Amino acid sequence: MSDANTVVVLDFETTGLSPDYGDRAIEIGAVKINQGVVVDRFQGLMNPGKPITGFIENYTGIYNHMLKDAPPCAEVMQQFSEFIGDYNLVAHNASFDKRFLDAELAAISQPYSGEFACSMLMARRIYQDAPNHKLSSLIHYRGIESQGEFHRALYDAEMTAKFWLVMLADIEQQFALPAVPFSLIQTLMKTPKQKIARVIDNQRPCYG
DNA sequence: TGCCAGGCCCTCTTTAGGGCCTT
Repeated sequence: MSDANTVVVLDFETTGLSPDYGDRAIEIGAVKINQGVVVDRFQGLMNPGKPITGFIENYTGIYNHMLKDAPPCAEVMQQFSEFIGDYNLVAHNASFDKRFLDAELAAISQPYSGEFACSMLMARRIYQDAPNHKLSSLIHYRGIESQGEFHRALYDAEMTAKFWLVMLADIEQQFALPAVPFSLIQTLMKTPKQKIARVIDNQRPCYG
């Protein structure tokens, strides 16, 4: 069921960068957040039907022997489709994860209706002084505790979720907002950096 | 087998090019 107060933060590990060139998902990790609290988690390795490269093994810590007996992408993605339902979605560099979500769900003819928000596009606007906008760098920049073991799907989804909540809290504090609705996030993602403050001011509810 | 992308955003821009970010 759709719920404006719930988002699913997700992260894919994949065989490469482009589903249009045959790359497939090998792991999906996600956390469901309701009103700032993690209420559910999803993690699944999946067999992409072909060996992964040594680069991907080293990058993710996921090895071919781990995928050999994993269920196929269709089975895991069917379960994940039920997990995300119609909830809105968040990912770091969401254009990447959206391409794989679209491709894997299209392969099993499963639509979804949630809207994507991108923590990277938001961070580029809110944290303009950060050294860069990689997920690991932003976690360090905002002083969020981590084990430094990035590049597994559920871990990255957990860290993205923590960062997302910190960023929303920072926006609320910086701009004196009682809350940051998803609709405002979508507007801000398309707003030039220089106009962020003005747009938020215009969205602030009137009191009295 | 081995090959590979795409959207955002800045600037030495807009009739373009290149860095960032994701695996």
